[in-house]
Amino acid sequence: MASKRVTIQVVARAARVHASTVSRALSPHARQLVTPAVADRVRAVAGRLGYVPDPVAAGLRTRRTAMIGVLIPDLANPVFPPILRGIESALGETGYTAIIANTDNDPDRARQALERLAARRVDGMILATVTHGDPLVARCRKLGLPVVLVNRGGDAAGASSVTNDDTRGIALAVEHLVALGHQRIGHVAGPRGLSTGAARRAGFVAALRTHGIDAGDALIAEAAGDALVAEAASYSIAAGIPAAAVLLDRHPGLTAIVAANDLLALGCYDELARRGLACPRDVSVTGYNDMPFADRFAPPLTTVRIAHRAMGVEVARVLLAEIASPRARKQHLRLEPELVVRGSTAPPRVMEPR
Amino acid sequence: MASKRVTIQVVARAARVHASTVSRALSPHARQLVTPAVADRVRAVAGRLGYVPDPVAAGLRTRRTAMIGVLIPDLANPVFPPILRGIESALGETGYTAIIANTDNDPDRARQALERLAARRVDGMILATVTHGDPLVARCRKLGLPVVLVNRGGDAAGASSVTNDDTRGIALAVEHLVALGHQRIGHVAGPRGLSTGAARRAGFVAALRTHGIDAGDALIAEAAGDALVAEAASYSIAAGIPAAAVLLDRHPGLTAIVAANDLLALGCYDELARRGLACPRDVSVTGYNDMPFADRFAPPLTTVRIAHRAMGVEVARVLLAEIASPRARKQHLRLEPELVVRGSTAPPRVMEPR
DNA sequence: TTGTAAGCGTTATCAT
DNA sequence: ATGATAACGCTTACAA
Repeated sequence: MASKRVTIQVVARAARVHASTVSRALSPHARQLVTPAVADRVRAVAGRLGYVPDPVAAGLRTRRTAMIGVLIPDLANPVFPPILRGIESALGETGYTAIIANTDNDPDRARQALERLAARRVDGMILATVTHGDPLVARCRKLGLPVVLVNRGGDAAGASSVTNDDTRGIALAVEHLVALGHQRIGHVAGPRGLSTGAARRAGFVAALRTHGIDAGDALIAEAAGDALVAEAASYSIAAGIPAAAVLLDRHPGLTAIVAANDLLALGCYDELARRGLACPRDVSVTGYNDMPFADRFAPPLTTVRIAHRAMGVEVARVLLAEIASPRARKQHLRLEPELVVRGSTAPPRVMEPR
Repeated sequence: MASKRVTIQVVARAARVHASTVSRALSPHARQLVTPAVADRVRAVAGRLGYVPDPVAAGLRTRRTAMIGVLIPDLANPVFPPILRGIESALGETGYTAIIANTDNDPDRARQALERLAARRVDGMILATVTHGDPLVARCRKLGLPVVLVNRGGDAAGASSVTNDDTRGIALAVEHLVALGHQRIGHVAGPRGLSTGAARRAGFVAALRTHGIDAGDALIAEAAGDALVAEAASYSIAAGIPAAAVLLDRHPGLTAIVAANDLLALGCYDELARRGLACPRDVSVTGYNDMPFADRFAPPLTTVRIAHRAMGVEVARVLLAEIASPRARKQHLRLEPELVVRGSTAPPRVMEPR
């Protein structure tokens, strides 16, 4: 009862042509090589029989699988799902399928995942995990695997990338705070090893300078680095807490903190609460990403919104373009971020005489 | 310079054996068919040459791809990432790879994704999307594709499932509220078409009865159904708002709402706020899922925690078992939920004389 | 225990 | 324009 599998051979027999003709008739690429009448007949027969092309067999022959590997550092970080949806949506239209792998921020797992995906012959890779000097990009190149970076830019070397304009985004946050009247502003930076961490940090310093505030390094606390954090160096709430603590210890007069991402901002919330400080009354806090539910936090988080979905769409497009013409010049798309003002920022408290 | 691809043939020549021997030596399954000495030699050579098996070729031959398809209704719902991580973690150990597809709660997209994955010859499917009477399960069976349901149980027909004990979970929430002194408790139910919606609704009624409270249907408002909601029937904040509104309109004396999931609870928050009612002072609210960041909401959400990651691990195990022995009896794992008390529940406000 | 050979379903190259 | 044929890399009866 289990009906025989409908292969190209079966269709060929039913349509009274040779298998190769069926292949041609069904391939958008080679359809022009076949008489329209025959092509139509074949396609009709294929449809009637319910023929479904076998990507595995085709892949073996062509070395192309129509699969794209996607490396995500942490699926639980709400930033990534929208990116993935963008990717899927852009890929879906073209018949490509995304294979998503979580790396849990672990370079070994990332490496391993990459090898697995490469073994499965993905046609290209999208990396959302890249750290500074990451070997993954080099590995992809060595494997001859087209690769595009998203969200984090890496060293911009060798691979195209789709990111947001971190400098601009941080500038938006700083401008907002300055406009509110803040002068003593600190920064909880992301890991130096991540392009976003480095870029936002630099953007922060530059923005302060623009406004005539010279922070020096003193007003920056890293969320990573042995000196400050026992946790793994990462964009996480846990890493944000001690960083905020350092900042507040060093600078009791601080009235605002620009966090390098939303999770770090939540860490700031926690540390402020621990010290009995109210946000935004005592200290304003800004985040970065505008992750889902950021508007639900207490207080709702003022943050910099990234067009996550658009980033996903673009990265997929760039990758597909690169697969189509591997020799093309590398592109570096940079999307404009946008400030979203909510409840975590307010004018600084009037300075009390001590 | 591009080094020749290392195939099984290359290894065979280098090891001075036949390709089939290499295949056997490298296959954990058939290694015993080959002399240990030869096996070791082959493995050594393979390692030295950097041989990487080609799953595409193997898949063509064996009709197994070591890939598992996973259908997720909405990746942006924070409930699913932990499930996925559980799945990946359990699969990873066994060499299987998960292919995740988002369906955006769209049956057509789900159907389409399933066909695509089936065409790619996945060895099995995990469905987190199943609705009541869903054709997907039947389709899998017809395709001869092992399938296991997770999170939502479907009709329990035909497919194994890994879910949480909805009845118990809702009972926990109700018990908690009753213990606080609540008597007039409403329920914002999930879509009837989803097993969780139906089960939690039934659980709610049963729990009330246990405590001697007879709700009748009157105290239940659905988050779906034409009568109440203009939005798509779904577990979403938007769907929760009008449902809460109905409940509050009908029963001004209500002191607590049990929402069928956390997003619906957020919808309740919104509607309460709109009416100038404070949570939990005026109305207590409970959620379901304990999604990430539920502790960050204002107020922090009292909810029923599901072991999401464990569900992922289990569903993967069950599926692998089913792939190994397709004739085995269907299993229905039900994990114990746990109540997490936070700030959205409190004793009911003392009744004011009117 | 190992070698032989066929075949998984497709596509690319060649010949007609 | 279509047909024949080989090959992609691997596994598995079957033979030796």
